Amino acid sequence: MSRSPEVPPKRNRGPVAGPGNRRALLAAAREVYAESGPGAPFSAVARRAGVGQGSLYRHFPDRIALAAAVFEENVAELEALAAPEDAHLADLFDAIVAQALPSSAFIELTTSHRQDPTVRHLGERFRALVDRVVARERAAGRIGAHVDTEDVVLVAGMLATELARAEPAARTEVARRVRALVHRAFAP
Amino acid sequence: MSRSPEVPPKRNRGPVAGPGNRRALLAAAREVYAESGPGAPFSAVARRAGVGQGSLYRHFPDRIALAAAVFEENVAELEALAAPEDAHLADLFDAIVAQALPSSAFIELTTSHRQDPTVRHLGERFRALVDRVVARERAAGRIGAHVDTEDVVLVAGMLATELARAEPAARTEVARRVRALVHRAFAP
Amino acid sequence: MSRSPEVPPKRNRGPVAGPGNRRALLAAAREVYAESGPGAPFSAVARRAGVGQGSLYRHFPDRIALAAAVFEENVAELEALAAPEDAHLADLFDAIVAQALPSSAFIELTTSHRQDPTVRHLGERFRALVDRVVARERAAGRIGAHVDTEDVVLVAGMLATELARAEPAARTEVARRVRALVHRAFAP
Amino acid sequence: MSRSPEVPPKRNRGPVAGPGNRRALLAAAREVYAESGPGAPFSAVARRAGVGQGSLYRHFPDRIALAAAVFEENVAELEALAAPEDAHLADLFDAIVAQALPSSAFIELTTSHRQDPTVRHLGERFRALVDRVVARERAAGRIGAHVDTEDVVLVAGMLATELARAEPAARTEVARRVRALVHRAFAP
DNA sequence: GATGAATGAGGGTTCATTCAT
DNA sequence: CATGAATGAACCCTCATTCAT
Repeated sequence: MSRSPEVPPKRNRGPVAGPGNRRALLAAAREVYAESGPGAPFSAVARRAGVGQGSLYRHFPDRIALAAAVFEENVAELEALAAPEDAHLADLFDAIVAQALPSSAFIELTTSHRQDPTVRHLGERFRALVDRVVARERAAGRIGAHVDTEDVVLVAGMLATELARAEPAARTEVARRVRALVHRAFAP
Repeated sequence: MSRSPEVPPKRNRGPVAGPGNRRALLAAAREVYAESGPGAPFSAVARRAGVGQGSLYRHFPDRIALAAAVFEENVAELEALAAPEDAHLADLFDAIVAQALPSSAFIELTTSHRQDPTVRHLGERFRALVDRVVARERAAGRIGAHVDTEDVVLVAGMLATELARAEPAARTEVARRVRALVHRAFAP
Repeated sequence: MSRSPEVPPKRNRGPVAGPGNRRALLAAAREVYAESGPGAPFSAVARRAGVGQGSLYRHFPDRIALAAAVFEENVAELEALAAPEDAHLADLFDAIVAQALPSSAFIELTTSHRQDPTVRHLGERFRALVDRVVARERAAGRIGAHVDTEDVVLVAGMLATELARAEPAARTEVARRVRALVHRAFAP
Repeated sequence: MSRSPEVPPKRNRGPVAGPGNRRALLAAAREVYAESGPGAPFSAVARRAGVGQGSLYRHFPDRIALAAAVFEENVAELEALAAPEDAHLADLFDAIVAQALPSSAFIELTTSHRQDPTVRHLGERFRALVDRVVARERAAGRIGAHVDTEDVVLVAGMLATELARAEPAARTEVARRVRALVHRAFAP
């Protein structure tokens, strides 16, 4: 069965393809894991990205490396969001809600590899940014003195997981309920 | 593959082995999934239970059937606990904390098969028992009127998952924090 | 999950069940193999017959024994049919056509165990009855002198197999064509 | 089959091994199915070909794909044979006799998947080539007007199956008998 | 470097067979 | 002697990973 001539077997585009491939792999990973959950074949990511298996392994030697890279993008986004002086805790939660779905499989992977240095480092970055927001919120009197960073980290994790778990149609409602609960629990 | 001489090739103990096998399988399932998560080989359950693969499949035709059976035991325990007139919401949460660890993988499995009739039925039994407790708590003025059954079910799920996710050493602390948050959030 | 009381787990009816079971097994075997082909699980026969696995093995220690028993019934039927002085070859073919479908899986099994004494014996009985019919047909001048028993046995086997292979809707047509061919080939 | 000691645990020979593997698999399939019939383990083909399981599945996603590929080779051979202006029906039968043995299991597989597009297509190619031969034979007056393509296709199938079924020692005799019968049946 | 085929270990499932009751 | 659960070997198939080009 010879290939039809107009579908060349994907030329080797050489080293220049590197950065583009990396980006394509990250995007593909989000899609694949969002669709098929944490059990998705690793090779499906390469396929979806339109990239050879070998290249996937070159960029990300294993699942954790890939998950960490995805997670890194999320944390960077949250950091940017938490930077402005007037960023509220509610904004942070909004961003987490938005990220939750495509990232849930990576939450699984990273929490099951807490000892991995990269993962640990990302956790610290996340904690640090939450810390800043909490300090500001507390100073502004928008949350009670009983609320500490750990509480917010905990709630953020539970929220993300629960959203990922919920049926698509129920997600808005879940987010609403959690926010309402948190609002009361964190009130001064 | 030489067997150790004192382990004969496992005699067929006949049908009387049935109920014992079933119990052994449920116990083994809790252990195996608690240790290895929801991706654990199904066959590991049979191995751990000291039971043939075929018997595992006879008792539980698939993963969901097994997960549902484990879950059923949990729900039955919670029902017994919620029955007395003076059962408090706090007791329920205590029981959930106690169950969380060995059951978390089953929460994964069951939430990913919500359409399964048995799973659906168990969910309804759980909701019903929560409903009774919530009604009593509200009548007793121990929780606010803004709290409904759905809130409690949601929090219970998040709590169980978070506990399962946490490192063993951190679990007590996680439980403490969640209880504190819930206490404030649910207060009248 | 306790059984509903009106479906007792099939009482042991004792030795009297023996002959009935044997008959039920033969009937079930025809059905099962006709539906599912030669790859059908042996246990399906017991299930279909409403009989325990053990009883199946008691009556028929293996697949061949079962196939031979089915085949025996077929041969006996053909013998009865070939006995009358005025039995024609065409009648024999009609009977084979009628038997072909439910028996085809057994033809597979028996031809793959020609060395089995029972199978061999049945083959000889079949050959013998064909021999008698051929002798009469030849004496009556209805078939040519060039036709011998072996030819008829060969054609009978091919016909049965081909019928079993054909799609249900095409069987009548296949039978018609083969009969027409044979008629010409065997004509004096 | 003891390996010569210098055969290391099978190196990955890279993509160049592809076409060779495919050919080895087809050859192995003929051998394995000829020896063990249509119930032969699919994996035995890979083993016999000295090829990994995965490669077998890459080349032929399932049994039918493999059977169709084998069958394709047969049909191509028959087409080549039927092409010359002076090709006789007898030549076709000779070729079928020669192919019958290694192909019979594939006849089983393909006839049990008539709806498969590839299989259907091969059937049509076979019918087409028979059609051409029949037309020529009829024009030359070598077969009667009562013989149509369908008759020949039918006989070819029966012949191949019967040959595969026969004991090796009896095959020549079976072929001789069938040819004699067909000769009479098809004569003008 | 990128590519994608090759490899084979392992997990899922079925079923033939045994045997306690 | 019937029953049907228990057993485990064997097959199916899917990936994770390697590596020649």
